[in-house]
Amino acid sequence: MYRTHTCGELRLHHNGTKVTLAGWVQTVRKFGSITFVDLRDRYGITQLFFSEDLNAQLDQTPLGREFVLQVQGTVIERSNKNSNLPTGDIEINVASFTILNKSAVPPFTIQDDTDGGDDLRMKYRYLDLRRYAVKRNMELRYAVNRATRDYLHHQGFMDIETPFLIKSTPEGARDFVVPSRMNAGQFYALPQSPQTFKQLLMVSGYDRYYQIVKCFRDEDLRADRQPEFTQIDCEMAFVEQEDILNMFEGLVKSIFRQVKGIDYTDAVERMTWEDAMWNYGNDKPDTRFGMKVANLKVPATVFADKQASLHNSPFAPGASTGFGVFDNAETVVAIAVPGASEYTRKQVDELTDWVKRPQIGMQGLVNIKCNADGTYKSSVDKFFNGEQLKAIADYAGAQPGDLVLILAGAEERTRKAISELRLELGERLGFRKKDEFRLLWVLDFPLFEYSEEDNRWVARHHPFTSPKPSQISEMINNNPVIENAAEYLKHPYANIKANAYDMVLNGNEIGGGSIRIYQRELQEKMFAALGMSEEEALHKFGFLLGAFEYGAPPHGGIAFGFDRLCAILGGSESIRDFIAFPKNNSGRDVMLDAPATIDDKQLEELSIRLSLEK
RNA sequence: GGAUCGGUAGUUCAGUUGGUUAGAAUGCCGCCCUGUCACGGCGGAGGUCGCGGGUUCGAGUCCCGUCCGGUCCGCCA
Repeated sequence: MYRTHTCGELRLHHNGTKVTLAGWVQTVRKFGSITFVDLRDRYGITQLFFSEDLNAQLDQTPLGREFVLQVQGTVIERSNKNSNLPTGDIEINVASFTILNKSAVPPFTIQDDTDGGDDLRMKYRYLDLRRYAVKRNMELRYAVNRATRDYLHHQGFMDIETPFLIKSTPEGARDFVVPSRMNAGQFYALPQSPQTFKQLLMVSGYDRYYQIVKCFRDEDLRADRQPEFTQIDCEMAFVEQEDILNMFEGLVKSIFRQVKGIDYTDAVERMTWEDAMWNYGNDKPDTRFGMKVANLKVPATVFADKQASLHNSPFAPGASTGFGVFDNAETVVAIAVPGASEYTRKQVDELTDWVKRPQIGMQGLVNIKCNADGTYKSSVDKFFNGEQLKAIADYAGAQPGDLVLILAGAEERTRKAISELRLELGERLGFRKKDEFRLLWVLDFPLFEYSEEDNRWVARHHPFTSPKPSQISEMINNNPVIENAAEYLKHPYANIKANAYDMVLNGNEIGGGSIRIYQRELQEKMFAALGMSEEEALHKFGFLLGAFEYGAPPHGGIAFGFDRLCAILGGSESIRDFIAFPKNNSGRDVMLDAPATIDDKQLEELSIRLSLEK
């Protein structure tokens, strides 16, 4: 027997017990003829005491960091206890020991505050995973997995595996493809999600399906995006949007309770997409803090339902302010930063530079300082008197002591910029607390977006999403073809809202789904709107259209980004910390050094000739 | 496809205006140490300054290119 106990479980009440432990040498502390060793395994650290008697043997077979060591000995009470360790009241008085395996000197220290950089840790990920800091993340991931399965199982969901080797469809992200040896010149694609399979399962009558499943997208990466990632993929039949929202806020609340011990009793806030964009400039707003966007000026072509509210703006639509930057801009938006009126020139200049960075792309930043004494000081004093500044500040909801920041420019870019600025200041002011969790449903997304690049409609969510029931006839009765880009905002399709919903947690999209189309006629209309000919639609999705002929039930579902959810619950920005063997920014596995070339024989078997120059 | 930051000892980093033999901490090796737990003390080894080219009397430092890594924009139905 290699061990009788783990390195995490022995306590004072084991005093006197003869034990055998096995683990890795964390540190060796030698004091002349006695030696202390911290022995580590997955469960904890136990101190070993090597008395004078073992001195000669230790000199002959010295212990190094990360040696795999087995010891026999007796649990004894420590004379100097260590309150930092759960096992700190005891130590093992070692009687004999065996080195099960030696170790090279590790390239970085196996400690929570390791000295190793990211790159090195990824190269030696098997060592990095020994660190408790990483192990805790793996444990959290497993806890989320278990909580998910518990909840869905109790709700009658069935885990059904779907294939990984499927067919490429150009709609959506780029596919990873796999050549077929037996079918020369043909390729499988790896699924971007099991979308069509779960819909077919609904047709088959498995009315509550789920899967915690790998998905693959061949797109550029980010700290929160990996080429292979895991989704909690769910689908239900005989449901409306309301049923889905209730079922899956239940899931997330259940995960909160089971994993974090948080009772999220509040109703999950719901917000339309239009409200989210109007008030936060963002379709996944962080609702942990306010600083809502004030819309001073907005073009007449967008936010149809909001235009009336612009009459309250100090900038009446069409009127001139005398300040060219505002008059010439499509959109002028502002936020009031609480307590920031004391910002120095340097701090304001720094914020100006921040919005001028290419990633934000603004020309400048206008500010109004709302002094505590009720006066106003602005970077555009030349163009506005005190009364006008007060009107703007009031419209932005500013209090004395606040700083109003104003951006002006093209609608889309400016709205995105004010959103980024809001998040950045929220971060700097400490409003985005890692241990505070705010859930939000964003509803009523547009069904279509116009793609100038392809001069056609594209599905904002995916082509299986149904429109709001009241708008189905509007969709079926209109010709989707658009002649030129300028017309698209006026086309009836621009106003069709999807029966779709995103779940947002602290400003991160953690899940998204929709009620699906289940009638063939509507699905065909959707494909046509996306520029697919009938033949093309049949070739790509004939199996789905066929299935809809045989009694497809009304259905809908949702998919959660499992890695991202774990990262947020773990208080991290990066999902890599929550994946055992992640890929780097370039999609490489630096440990395996993958991807890699394959040899000519393999290429020949696959009937593939490379066009690369060597 | 683009922006930006970084690459110097095993590791994490410093290195001023271009100027003597490129430093610190930690790790590693050796000696000492009977209660440490970030043990301590003394000593030692350890460098193609990512790579290539250029400017210069002289380059870790300046310029050009390139490779690698981080973050972001585009992209991600």
